Amino acid sequence: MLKVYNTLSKEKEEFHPQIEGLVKMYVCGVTVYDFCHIGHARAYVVFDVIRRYLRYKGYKVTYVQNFTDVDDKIIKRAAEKGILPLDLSKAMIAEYFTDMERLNIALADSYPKVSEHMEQIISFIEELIAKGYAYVVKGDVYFEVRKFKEYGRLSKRNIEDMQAGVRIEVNQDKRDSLDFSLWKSAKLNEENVSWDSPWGKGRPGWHIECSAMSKEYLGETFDIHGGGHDLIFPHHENEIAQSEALSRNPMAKYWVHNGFVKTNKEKMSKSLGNYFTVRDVLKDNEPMALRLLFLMTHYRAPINYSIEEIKETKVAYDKICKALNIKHVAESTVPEMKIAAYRQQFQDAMDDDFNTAKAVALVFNIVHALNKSQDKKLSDLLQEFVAVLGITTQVSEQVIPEEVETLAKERLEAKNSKNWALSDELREKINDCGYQIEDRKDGYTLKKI
RNA sequence: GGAGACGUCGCCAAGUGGUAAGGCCGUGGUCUGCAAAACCGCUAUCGACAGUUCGAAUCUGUCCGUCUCCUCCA
Repeated sequence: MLKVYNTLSKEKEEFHPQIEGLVKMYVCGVTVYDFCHIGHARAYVVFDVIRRYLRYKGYKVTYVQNFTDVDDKIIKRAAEKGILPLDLSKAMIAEYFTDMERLNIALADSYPKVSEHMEQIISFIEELIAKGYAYVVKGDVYFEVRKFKEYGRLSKRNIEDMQAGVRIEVNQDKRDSLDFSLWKSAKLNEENVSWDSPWGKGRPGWHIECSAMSKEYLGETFDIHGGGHDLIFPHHENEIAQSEALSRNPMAKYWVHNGFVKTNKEKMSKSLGNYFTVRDVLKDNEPMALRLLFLMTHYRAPINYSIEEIKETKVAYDKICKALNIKHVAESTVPEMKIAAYRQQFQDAMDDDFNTAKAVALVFNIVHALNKSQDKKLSDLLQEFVAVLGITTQVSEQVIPEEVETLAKERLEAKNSKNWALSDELREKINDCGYQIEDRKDGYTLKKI
């Protein structure tokens, strides 16, 4: 029985999708004004694994992830670069896909963008106004938080507490400082990112896009709504307010939030400037090492990222690959019972709120058993689990430079003629080239250090 | 100030009542011409204190330490 931790109840709940056999999930995507950092990468790896596991369990999964391509920061960054905001976001979306593909994150079923859903967003806002949940002031539209009685249910805070801690500048136009924007009127120099609306030219506030687009693609109620921990408040709280004010139905059954990636024990974020981009990290690290690094920690716990950490994980990753590269000479002797037991353990781990850390531990147990037995069934099983975790094992671009290959061949000759001195000398040279040679019965293997 | 999370081997990290998974590192050995890889071993009583219990890393309380949200943020 799969159990999922629901932020809404703060408990692990048995997972039952609305429609038997079909899981509808919506994951908040990135605001595309810059390259993704590894905090983003973690979020999408997490939800990618959740999706893969649900499929493994036999569910059909509809996965929707948006792109926020209309936003203050995009406008600002584009202005700095002297390009159009939508050109910037378009370029960054392409970069997003480049990064995620390297991490083996499967494509979503759809990637709705704000700029392409103005109609839905505008009519959503109109309905909110009609029902008395929103009001218009000078071309801006605000959601009136106090009208939605359940406000604060997700983030577990009450309106009065929030009032006390308000530090944001008071906006005179709002009826209440907690009210948030549904529609922002166009300011000077924003012609390029403005759309016509009943309230004049402008653009949507941040939260409304997810309410409007999730409804469009998944309906009023869907199963899993995911995102980073930092989205719980205000983003998801506000989404709930908007969506449920209209539909009077739960927006999502399960609210799932992943923990942060930190550096030096601080949250990694664009505003703090303490982040590593996916690109930079993958420049000299194996993508699957990063993926494995994420999966070795439970998705809700924070991860403190460091260079040392990923280097260590690379060693662990290589271990998995090596085990899978074993040539199976022996007949399989592992009983089906044993295989079934492993499979059960794997599912028990994943059923427990997607405990990938536990699942990965099992993977290493199998690696160990496989190294000992060289059993085909174990190899297949390992392959099966690794696929659910989305870890690919064909090592990327293992092109051995010709000179290294030549040195290795010379060394093999020296070795065969028992010229140990020359053999060791050549091994040194190979090391200097950044490769390591491992002897095998039938020759050798070369590995990039 | 309000809300919440965490503190497990040198490092990373599972485990939420029955006696400590896994990875990295280190280390002894087997194998090897020597290495590497692999294999066989070794390495923790769970932040502190008090309590509940036959029994606690796991529950309660206090304290110490770290972090997050309350503002854009995966």
